[in-house]
Amino acid sequence: MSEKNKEQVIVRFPPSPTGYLHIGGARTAIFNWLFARKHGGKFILRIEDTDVERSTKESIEGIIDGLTWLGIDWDEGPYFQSEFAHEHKAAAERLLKEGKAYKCFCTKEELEAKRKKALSEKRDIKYDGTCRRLSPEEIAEKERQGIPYVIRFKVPEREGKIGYDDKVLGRIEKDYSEIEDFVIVRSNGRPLYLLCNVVDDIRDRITHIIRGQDHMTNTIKQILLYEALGAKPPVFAHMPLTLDLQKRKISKRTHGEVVSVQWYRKMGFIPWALVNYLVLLGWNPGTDQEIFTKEELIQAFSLERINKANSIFNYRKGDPKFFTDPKAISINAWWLRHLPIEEIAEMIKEDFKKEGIWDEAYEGEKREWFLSTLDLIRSRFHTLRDFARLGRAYFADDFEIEQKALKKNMLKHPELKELLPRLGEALEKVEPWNLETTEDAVRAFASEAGVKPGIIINGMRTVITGQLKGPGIFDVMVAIGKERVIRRLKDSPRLFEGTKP
RNA sequence: GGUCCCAUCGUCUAGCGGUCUAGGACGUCGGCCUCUCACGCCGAAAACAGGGGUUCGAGUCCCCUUGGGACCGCCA
Repeated sequence: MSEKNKEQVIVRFPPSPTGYLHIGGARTAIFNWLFARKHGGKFILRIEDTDVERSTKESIEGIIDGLTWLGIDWDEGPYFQSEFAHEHKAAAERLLKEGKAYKCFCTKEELEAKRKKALSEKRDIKYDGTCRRLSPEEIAEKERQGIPYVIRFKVPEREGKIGYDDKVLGRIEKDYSEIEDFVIVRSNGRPLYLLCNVVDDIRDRITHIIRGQDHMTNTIKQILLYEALGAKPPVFAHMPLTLDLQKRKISKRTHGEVVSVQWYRKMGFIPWALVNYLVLLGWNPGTDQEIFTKEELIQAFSLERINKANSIFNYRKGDPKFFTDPKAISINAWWLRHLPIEEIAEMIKEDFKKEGIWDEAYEGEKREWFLSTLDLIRSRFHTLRDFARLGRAYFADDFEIEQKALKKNMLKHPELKELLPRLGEALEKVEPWNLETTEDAVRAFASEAGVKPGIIINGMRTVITGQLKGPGIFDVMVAIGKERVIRRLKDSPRLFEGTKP
């Protein structure tokens, strides 16, 4: 910030721990985090666990784990809203004492009936203020009878409108007369989100609230609370929502794992690639740049460039080719082939162990070979998982032979049953084993045998890697090594077994 | 139903009155490269929701219609 005495930026991410971190929540966290980093401010993680019935420990761990994986770091917290219950209660008491709130003895049943009636009469479903007009005597009487009550905020009786300037949406205003006296404390004495949230934000000195547009209608009420509690409201920025192709809010319940951050980890996403994709949903830098390093993104970010319109998470359930939004995959694939190969190696280590193909030597004497092999095969992969699956033949001998490859490159050319083992023998003489010598040997063999090199090469690829596609065959031969190549070639006739010659 | 928000290619978006015969990206299709596939490169199809204004001039400003979304809980 340019001015010295400008207040420090403090933002927060306040998830309620009732499920796993989903990509919409992660996106909110990312925007807040970027804003804090951009302005040298603070990013606070605050777990809003006041809904005791639905909050779980696993969820809290999942959220923390997800953010950590994404590389979203916070400067304070995690704080737990439940630990500040006394402050929330004190605030409610204070409002009550100052006449800015009142006890409401209406029962849930009465209110429900009124709501239904209002709906059928096509009127606004607003609290009618019955208890606001209670006399002190009536209140005392009801209290004496022990009738349970909630505490409602008393919306000031003022003419005109109250409003605020939303950093994304612009000026938002609402008529005082249209705001209902909302509940701030339950009949069991526990304060509600609207109040807790404001009390916490005041205590944490939050300067900017960046959240989803689904909170927009709460904002006016919260500003009223700030005013009643004698605090200056923060700056608000309401980000567009992320919807599915049917324009419904994305949720784990209807969309499954594809909306959970953890799942992307499981599917082999590079954490930063997911951040990169998510930030582009509803924001752009005003230039054509779409791929950002962390530093570039922090530099480029601004609230002003957040979009007003909701964006769609382009995911088709059951699409065989795209297991999530194609753009997310393409960004992941981009990072997969541009990140330093050492970083990729680090990221796939666990998966290699899980797949039983990890070798400690990959961090020792085979490191150079390991890195160059990863580098060789990365360009056609989309996720980190692909290395241990599609790339298995480079690291182990027990790899699958793709049926398609077998049919197209082997069975169609029965002569390969005899040629490939012979080629294997011929290759034994090749020394040294490099790009030139292997190519010379293979081409010479093909021309001697009177077969097009392509047929030999594609057959080799099938036998050596099990796949239809892959890097140039001579690169493959060098990467896999003389001994293994020859063994696989000699062993190839078995692939013809059970088929007609 | 009420209140509020929103509206450019299939999707993410650029566009802040003339430079828009509307640009980029993903995806799709075609081509080059080539031992295959990918990468890379080249190219194509693909959008201003509709109608009124304002203006010399509107994707850009205003209004209406339509469409979509959010909220309307003693959930957060």
